Amino acid sequence: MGKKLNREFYENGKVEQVAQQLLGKILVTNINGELCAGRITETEAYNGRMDRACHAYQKKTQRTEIMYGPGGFSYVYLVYGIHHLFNIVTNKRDFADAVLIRAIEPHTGIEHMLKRRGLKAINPKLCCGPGNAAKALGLNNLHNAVDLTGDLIWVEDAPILKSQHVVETTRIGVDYAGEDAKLRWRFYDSRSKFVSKR
DNA sequence: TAGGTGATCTTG
DNA sequence: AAGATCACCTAT
Repeated sequence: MGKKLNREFYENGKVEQVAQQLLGKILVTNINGELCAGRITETEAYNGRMDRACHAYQKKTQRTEIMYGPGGFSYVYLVYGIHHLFNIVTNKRDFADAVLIRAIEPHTGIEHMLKRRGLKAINPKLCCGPGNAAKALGLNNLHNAVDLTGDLIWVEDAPILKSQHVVETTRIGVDYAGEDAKLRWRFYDSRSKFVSKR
């Protein structure tokens, strides 16, 4: 079992660097005693100060307030009335950045993930795509603003992914952000089958 | 490629 | 108070 990432990990470095460093790390949830874990294979970075695609872009609201707090907290919200998306707040207080977890490679507690997703057998879609990943891990709006240095949701350290295996490309579903949609702030492990879109 | 679904934010 | 919008997914 790897060491739990501490606040320092989340608060230091640019959000696009932290998003990249999170690849290969192990995301763990322990919801209602159901322990689940998987290796992070795909992330996206969002920056509240200069990125129009970020919900917190130049505005603090009730929803985005958590991103203005310290790093290492969860930001979970509902999109399209259906899907909960799990993000990790990064950077220090007043710097509203976050990393969206878009896919994981299931690893522990697969039976719980299958049940939550209504699937019989493991397949690459089990936790690919941010909506599917959050659902498989049992995350919903109850898990917003959770401290990731606690024992409900956390990330365990693992060796950093070699840069030759990291693909950097544009983010999904942010066309409305104009020029910022061109930022290559989506990162994934080129070797993994568990990635939402190539 | 369309449609489901509801919280959030903006406008009036 | 109402309307538009939305960091998605599944099935036709």
